Amino acid sequence: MPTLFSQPDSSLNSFASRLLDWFAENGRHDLPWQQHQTDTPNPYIVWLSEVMLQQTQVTTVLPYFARFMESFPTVQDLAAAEWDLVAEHWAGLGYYARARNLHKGAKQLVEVIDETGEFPQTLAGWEAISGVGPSTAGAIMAMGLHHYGVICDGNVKRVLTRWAAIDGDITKSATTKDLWALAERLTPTENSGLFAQAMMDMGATLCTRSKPACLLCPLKEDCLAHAQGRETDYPVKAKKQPKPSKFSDALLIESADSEILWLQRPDNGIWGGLWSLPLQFIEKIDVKTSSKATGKTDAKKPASDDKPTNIPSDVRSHEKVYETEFTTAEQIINEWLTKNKLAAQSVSKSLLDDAPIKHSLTHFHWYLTPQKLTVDAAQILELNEKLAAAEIDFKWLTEQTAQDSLGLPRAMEKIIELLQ
DNA sequence: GTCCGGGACG
DNA sequence: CGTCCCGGAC
Repeated sequence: MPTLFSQPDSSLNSFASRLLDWFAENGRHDLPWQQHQTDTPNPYIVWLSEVMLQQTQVTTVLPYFARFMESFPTVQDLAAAEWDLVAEHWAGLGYYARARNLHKGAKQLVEVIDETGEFPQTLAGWEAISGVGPSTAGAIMAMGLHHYGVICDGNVKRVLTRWAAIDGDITKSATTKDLWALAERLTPTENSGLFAQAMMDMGATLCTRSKPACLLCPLKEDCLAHAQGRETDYPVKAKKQPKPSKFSDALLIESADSEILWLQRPDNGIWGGLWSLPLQFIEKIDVKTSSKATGKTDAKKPASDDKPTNIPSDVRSHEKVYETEFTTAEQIINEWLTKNKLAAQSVSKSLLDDAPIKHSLTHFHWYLTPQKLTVDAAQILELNEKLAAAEIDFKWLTEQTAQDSLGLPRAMEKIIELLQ
């Protein structure tokens, strides 16, 4: 029977003990969510930390984790909390769907506990919790319950593609399947939690993306990438598309007593569930068709026609495309501004002409220009009525109060910082 | 400045 | 398979 793996059985069989020996001697054992030194691990701690660590580095997570544990020491506390409080705790960590799923997941977990008296005890039970996928579920099984569990996250994939010289694109499902099979083959039935922690620690501290410390690695003897001096050729990944640029005005609609209008964003889409200034989309420019996609001058130029060609040209109007960039609340505000012939003043123009705030998201760059607009009491009343009628969540708060009490994305923090 | 990594979900 | 965010590496 041919082996599924590029490594011989002897290497596959000794992998775990070499890694565990290294971890015992040189690994990190002082992270606040580590549960391997206790006989009675706390699944809540592991679940919370794993969700936070899903796409964020340890050093970034540390202060957020501490604050969550202080405010929500148990899953019941988290489940009972108001969403806005959870959002405020998560603000700045990014990928806000994680926070919404975490909050939803806490409620689901409390339901399970109320029914069974304990946290889910199976892989399927954990995967049924919002925000918990295969790798997080495996991590919780292994480290949060000390049951058997396998992980195959980014760290593991980097270690394994190097060690076994796996040339497949790791974004493809076939390669993912191979990597999971290899991770399962290597994970020991006893101590799978220690093994999972060791793999993640090794990936994070030794087998790093750019300058792996191969001399210190317990797997260097049979690492196939190391043998060829090709460590940094792995993992193989398809090249990314260049990001298009988008431009928006961020409206500071201000009352006489310096209170500003803030809107809660819809759950789906960018910054879902967090609070933001009203944004007015200006233009978008595809970097592939524009040599310079930076600066205000370019923002005023018409965007290239990158819309699908199967749509009739009369429907492919400029207007149509850019209205889709507004939330409902922003459309209401935009219509109201137009009706009242109110024009915003660029705050940053004199101060910072060609450097409005730049914020990079997953698949586009966003250039934000703060625009100030003062409204009187009657106008505020009218605007409030329109927003309330559409069941929009909004608040009038000073910049300082907003910063202290709302979950704001980093881009909003940048704007406030700029104005101070 | 630009590039890059990263897990889950619809 | 596209969408979601930010910080750290370079």
